[in-house]
Amino acid sequence: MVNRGTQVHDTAPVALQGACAQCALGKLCFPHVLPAAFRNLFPLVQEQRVRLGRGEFLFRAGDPFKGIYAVKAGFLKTCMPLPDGQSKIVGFQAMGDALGLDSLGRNVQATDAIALNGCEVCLIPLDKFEKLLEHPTESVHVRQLMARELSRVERQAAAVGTLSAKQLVATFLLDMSERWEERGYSKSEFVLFMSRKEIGNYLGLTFETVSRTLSYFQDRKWITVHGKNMLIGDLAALQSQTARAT
Amino acid sequence: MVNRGTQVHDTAPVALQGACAQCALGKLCFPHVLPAAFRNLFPLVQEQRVRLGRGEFLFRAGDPFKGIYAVKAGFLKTCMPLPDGQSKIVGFQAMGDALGLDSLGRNVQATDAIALNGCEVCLIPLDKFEKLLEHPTESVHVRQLMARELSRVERQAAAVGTLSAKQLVATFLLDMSERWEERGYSKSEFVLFMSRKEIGNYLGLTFETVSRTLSYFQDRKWITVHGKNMLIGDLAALQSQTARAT
DNA sequence: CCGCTCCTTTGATCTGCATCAACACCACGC
DNA sequence: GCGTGGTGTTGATGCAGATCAAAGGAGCGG
Repeated sequence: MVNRGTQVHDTAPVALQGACAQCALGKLCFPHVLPAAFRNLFPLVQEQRVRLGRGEFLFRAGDPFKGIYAVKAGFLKTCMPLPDGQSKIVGFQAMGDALGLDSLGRNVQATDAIALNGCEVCLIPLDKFEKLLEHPTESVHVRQLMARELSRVERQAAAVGTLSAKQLVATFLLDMSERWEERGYSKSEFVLFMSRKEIGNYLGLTFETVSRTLSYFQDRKWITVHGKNMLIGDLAALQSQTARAT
Repeated sequence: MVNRGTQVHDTAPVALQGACAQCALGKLCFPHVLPAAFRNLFPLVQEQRVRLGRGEFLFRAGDPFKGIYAVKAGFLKTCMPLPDGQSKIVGFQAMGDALGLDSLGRNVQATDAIALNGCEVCLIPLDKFEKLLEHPTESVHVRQLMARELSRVERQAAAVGTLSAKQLVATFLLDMSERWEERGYSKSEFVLFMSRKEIGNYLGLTFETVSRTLSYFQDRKWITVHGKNMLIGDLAALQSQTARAT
């Protein structure tokens, strides 16, 4: 939407009141989660702020469902525990993303949510959220949100089951690129906020394969990686890797 | 194979009116989709009935979103088209399941929906569905439904990315078993309403591997398969295959 | 009934990725 | 500074499952 990181620190719109009005995120908060109307109705939700350090749990699968969380700063991952004690990452959340939608209307969390680095999260308690949902517009908005997340996960499931390692990694990079762009940053230069191991877990690959594939892309000058710093040099080439080779 | 097939043909509860009252499914209709209250409010939704033959499309990805569908009889699959023209099955729907939840609030369908055999589906048009959602109870119910579907797909995505062929097929069989049981049929003797190819596509395996794995299970007397007829002889053994071997 | 096509099974071979292994790098505390 | 543990890269090897191949069965239209 915007290519200027500065916008993130613009002052909030006048309509905002209470804690939200002070929030540096301003109207960028919950871009996909809540329309402006919400923040007028419940200006104080952000009083329930949570700070997490790297590796800390926001909640665990099986925990009582307390409400919907909005990521204010930092990054998290949501993990689905598997029968054998392993656990698989089903999504990464960044600023403006919501957590807990998959547990709405149930009383326990379906996944773990773990901070990838220092991060800050706002809780919208269940009772306030439900009040919000009495307003038809907001209710529709939340359903849209869930539907979008549902088809995102469907797409992810489809990809993991069928694509090759190169296709998966290329798709992943393009996805990250898009998400940074949505938040007003460069789509060709950004930091991967997760480790190779986590990327591998998410894509159903080992970290060695992820590393090798990144090297492969780098060898062809399509990207430049230094640790977690990513520079995409040839977006089109990556896109071409997305489709199955003939 | 039918535990209590008769239940399916029980008369509908007195509360039901209109077209729904005549419906053979009775209270089994939409067990997971709509509470009884709904059928009192909109007794006529079933007038929008659709009949499909094997292989026919109920809708296609990109079609305008017309409403939520309920499966009255028969089986369908929902497929996610992939960039390379292939398409991947993301779910199977049987009697009482809903279709279209992943497109709620958006104006186009996210997936294809295709009949696996002759089947009958009821359309709940969008405007009626939205009226329904004005009632808080129903609104909550629909969110629950979406949340459940969301975590089902998350679990599926997690499984496909990590489990071995044996684990995947075992999990799949247990899943089918459970779904038949939910509908009042035997959990140990049922019909696989999809082909090996479709199972493979769903699980991210080739049909040869699916076939081999079924033979493998049959060799150890855990199951007996004749074509699509499935008899589970040792549920516990299958369950043990679900976990990663040590 | 035949002929056709699609589905299924089973065998043989191939290959992409996992696995095992060694080492470099960086960040951390001491 | 030096160790130590987590993280990343790269190489060598092995295996699960894909691919190729062949043949029997089931369903269906004519």
